[in-house]
Amino acid sequence: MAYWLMKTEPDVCSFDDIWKSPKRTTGWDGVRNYQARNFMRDEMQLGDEVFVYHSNAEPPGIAGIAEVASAAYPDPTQFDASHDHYDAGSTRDDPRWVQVDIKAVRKIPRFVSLDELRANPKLKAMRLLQRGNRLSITPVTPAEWRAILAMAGA
DNA sequence: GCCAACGTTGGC
DNA sequence: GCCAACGTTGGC
Repeated sequence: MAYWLMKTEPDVCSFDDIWKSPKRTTGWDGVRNYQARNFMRDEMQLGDEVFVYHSNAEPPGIAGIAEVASAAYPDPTQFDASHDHYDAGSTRDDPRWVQVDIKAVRKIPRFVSLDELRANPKLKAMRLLQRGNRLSITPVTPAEWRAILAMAGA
């Protein structure tokens, strides 16, 4: 059982949007970074727990708890020429990009803002908080997971 | 809207 | 294989 943090822009897909989706589940498409793809393809397991993080938001922060609800499979948007995430260099025989399904499992009593995360000394080493980090999927350690749950009142 | 940080691309 | 140019991310 591993823990992850996945970023989403709430204007595009918020935690509540996932919550309201059929089966509270959505395909996490659009990842176009090799490191993030490799996490999904090589390391994520069904049932891994996920913090859903709102980026480009006011304020940014952790909005809810989800879980990995599928194995990695090809992201269909890479094949769609009319789509923003189209990748002309990828083929159906050898897809470059994958996604997983993410299921919202629990609302949290309190939103945990980026400022609060930064202010918690227990999270000093958290990947999300490192200088210049832009990775949209990052691992979360069990200790970090517990600390953030406490901050969220969960 | 600005811009620092980082990833990718492509000429050489 | 180097590295400058360019594009993107995402906080502010």
